[in-house]
Amino acid sequence: MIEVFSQNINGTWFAVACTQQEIVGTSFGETEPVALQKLLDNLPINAPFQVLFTPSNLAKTAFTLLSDMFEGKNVKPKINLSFTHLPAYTQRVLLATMQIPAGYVASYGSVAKAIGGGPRAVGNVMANNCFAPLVPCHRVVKSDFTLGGYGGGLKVKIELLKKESHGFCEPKKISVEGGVLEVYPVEHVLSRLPKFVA
DNA sequence: TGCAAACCATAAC
DNA sequence: GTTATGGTTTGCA
Repeated sequence: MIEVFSQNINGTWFAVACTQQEIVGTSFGETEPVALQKLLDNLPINAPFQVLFTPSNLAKTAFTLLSDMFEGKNVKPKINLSFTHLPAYTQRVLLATMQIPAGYVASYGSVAKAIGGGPRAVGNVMANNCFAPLVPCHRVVKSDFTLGGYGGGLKVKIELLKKESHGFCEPKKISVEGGVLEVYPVEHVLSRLPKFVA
């Protein structure tokens, strides 16, 4: 049985779905219904679940991680995420994306080159990311350093990237399963933002 | 710049 | 099986 929890942290609603051992999905949104809806949409079909009000220990851990991520802290999620019900390629994309450090971004194309497949396939995985923002899909942008899209809204993507800015200058190569992932300082993206400032 | 075509894994039929 | 769908990329006018 999958247990579902929701919680408001500093004005943002987060939702977590988990079993006793592992996280099955996470999401966030401006309102509780939005966060829950996005979470449930990505749950395995026909999976039985129940909505509970008192977070389990695992859920508490997840909420802490989620809010830390959301504040731009460089946390490496040491937590059991359940990928096994996902297609193999999807798992590879998610794993590679988790290797992108805070303060850096990678392009859809560079992720694709590192693990195989094509840029659009990577975009597809991002669009259906069931672990936002634990899997930092906001750190994946277009090859020209413009934003691309974001499930949680572009405004949020910008905010997250700004919070993660650490003033790095040099690109970096990160070895991931099957290849090398090139990442770039998030500044490259932020410097092209003026047209988006609200 | 802007547009069209190629790209690639999934999900939906 | 087949088709439709993207959070893309690249080439070319």
